Amino acid sequence: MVPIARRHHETDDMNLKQFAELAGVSTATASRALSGTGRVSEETTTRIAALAEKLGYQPNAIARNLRTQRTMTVGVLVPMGHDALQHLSDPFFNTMIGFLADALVEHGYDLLLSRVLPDDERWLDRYIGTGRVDGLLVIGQSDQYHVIESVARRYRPMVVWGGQMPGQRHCAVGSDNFRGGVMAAEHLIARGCRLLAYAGPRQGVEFGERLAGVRAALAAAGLPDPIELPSHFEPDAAYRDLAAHLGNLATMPDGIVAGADVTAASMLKALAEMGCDVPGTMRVIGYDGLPIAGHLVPALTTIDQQLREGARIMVDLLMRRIAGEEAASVRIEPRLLLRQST
Amino acid sequence: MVPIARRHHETDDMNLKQFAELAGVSTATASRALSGTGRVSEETTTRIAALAEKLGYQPNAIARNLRTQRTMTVGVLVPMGHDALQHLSDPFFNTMIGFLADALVEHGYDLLLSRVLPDDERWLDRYIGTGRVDGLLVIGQSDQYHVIESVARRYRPMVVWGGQMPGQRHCAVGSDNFRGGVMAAEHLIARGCRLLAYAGPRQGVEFGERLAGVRAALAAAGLPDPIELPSHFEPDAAYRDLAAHLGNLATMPDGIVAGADVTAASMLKALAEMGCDVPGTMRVIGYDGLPIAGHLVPALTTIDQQLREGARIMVDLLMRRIAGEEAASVRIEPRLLLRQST
DNA sequence: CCCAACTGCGCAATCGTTTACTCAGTTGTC
DNA sequence: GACAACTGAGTAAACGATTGCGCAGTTGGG
Repeated sequence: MVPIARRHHETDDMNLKQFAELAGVSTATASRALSGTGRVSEETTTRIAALAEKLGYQPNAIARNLRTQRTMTVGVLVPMGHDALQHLSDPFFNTMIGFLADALVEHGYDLLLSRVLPDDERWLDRYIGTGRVDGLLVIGQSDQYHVIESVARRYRPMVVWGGQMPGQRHCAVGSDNFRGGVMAAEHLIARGCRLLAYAGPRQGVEFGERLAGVRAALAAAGLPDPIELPSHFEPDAAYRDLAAHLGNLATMPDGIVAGADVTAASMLKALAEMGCDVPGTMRVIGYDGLPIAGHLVPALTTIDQQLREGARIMVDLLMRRIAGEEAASVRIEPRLLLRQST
Repeated sequence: MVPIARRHHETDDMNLKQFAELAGVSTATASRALSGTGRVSEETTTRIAALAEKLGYQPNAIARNLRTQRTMTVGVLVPMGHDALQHLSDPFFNTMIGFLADALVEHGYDLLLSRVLPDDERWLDRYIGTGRVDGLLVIGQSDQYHVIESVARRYRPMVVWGGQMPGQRHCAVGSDNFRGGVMAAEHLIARGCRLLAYAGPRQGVEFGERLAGVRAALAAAGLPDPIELPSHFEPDAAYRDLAAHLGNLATMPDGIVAGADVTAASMLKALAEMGCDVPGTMRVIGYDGLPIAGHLVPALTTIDQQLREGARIMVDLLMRRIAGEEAASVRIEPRLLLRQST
């Protein structure tokens, strides 16, 4: 039979059979010696290991994956409407992905960033169906809550960054957004603010809860509802939104809760260009606790979601679920990260 | 034979054989119908496609990969000393990875972020040897130049973000760092600066070339060499470095070239806390052109490396190399991105 | 001395696809 | 009417590993 089209490039095209032959043992023994599993004599093991090192032989991962039915790879998805991957440049996702990568690596797993277009109801099924990953980490429920929920019924090894609704089936890790909203508002009130604004995107459960928290804290303090300054997610658009809002306001607030640190950054920029002093005339608090927030001018006070810790928890839960154990959702306590903008 | 350990979780555990049986055809025909390759009648093709949709059957990607010897996956590596993945939270890498993901997705490739510890000379060989990826994108040559160079001799499908040295074997895409340094310095000089400082990390070829460019431009203008303010890469450490430097300076410069936008951000913060007005008393220019730089206060003037474009080029070159064609290095022309900090 | 237990290793099945080759039936051409 | 060309579909051999089971040789206990 004529050889079929082969890999185009190879550093060393040796397979286990050839290697075993060179080593003078069977493929079974070679495999066991290299993986350190099964009964192989000490001597044979070291001899084979040395030969592998010398020849630069490494077992093919794909074949191993097929046989063992494990890929040691975890998929990371960011389901955000049509242009999902565009948003990978968003600092929040970036940061999250970085932290997840750190945590996954510690468990020996790789991280696969894939194309997913939430165009129909079955995008998640299609992604899982190909069997390329051992588990799934989803960053944000976005508007795909019901899809995630329905998949979670049959597919266990999945952990989602996001909120927990009553009766929710899928495993989620996320900060208590309502509580965070309360904390942000309370902080501004304690600083003497009497009229707050909430700036941020409208879509997404998280943002709704944060706003609700702000509202609740204001009500509890006997203060008026917040002015709402809706904005896009994408920084440039958000900046334009916010600058326009600020120009149109009848009465200026004396404190602003931003739905996210990136929104707060856009807000700081718009305020600076209006000549509005922060925190003198206006106090601004963000939400997320991204590392970069500490490097804005003025350094941003923010509600810290403890993303690094959150990523670690997500991965831990996922490992448990991959192992077949149960693992319940975890709610992270938000913390006030006090800096100069308030 | 007792079934061996199987995948723990499966949404639908059907294989081609079972599916074909249900469809009343051979596995060959089913496979061909689903992949749209080979001679299958129009009628059979649509019938099988419909059945697959109905049953939610999808061919196993791992098996396909093994058979076709292609994974449709590209590895992305960031070789940076021991704590490689720690640096994934760095805005530069984040941004780059986001852009690369965008570009790869357009070609139908996935992106694999993996553990690589450049602990010995063979880390790259080991990574390639397992055959999990069709190609490799390396972000930054760092101190692994010779390793990359030696691997490039045998392994073709690899493209590196970084500089081009004379006689270099591996394919690199990167901006002309010397030229960028010249541009940055010339801009500050045109703005009236007479004593410049260069702030940035010491390691890395890129930074050395940028500094050399600054030096050359100053020399050409008959101005003194730049004051050097070395700093760490990591933002918090960089901030401390720079604040300390500024406190110790005998004579203050009137313009600063930062080796990277993140360094410029730290610098802006340190200057703001000294009460130094930018751009009034001190002009600051960054390097990279990260989206976030436009959202600093004041918005950062910077040398734009055109990372989005660069990522697209890297992926294009890689696709060509995967296809077995030749593809030479590309040098990107840096551009001045004029904003408020100068 | 016998039988069981253990050790070290090899045989061959298996994971789930793709695809070269084969083959029967149909059509077209001289 | 013979023969070539084409169509549509099936058979079975890969791809490169892991691993259940079997087997020969050794050890040990009763």
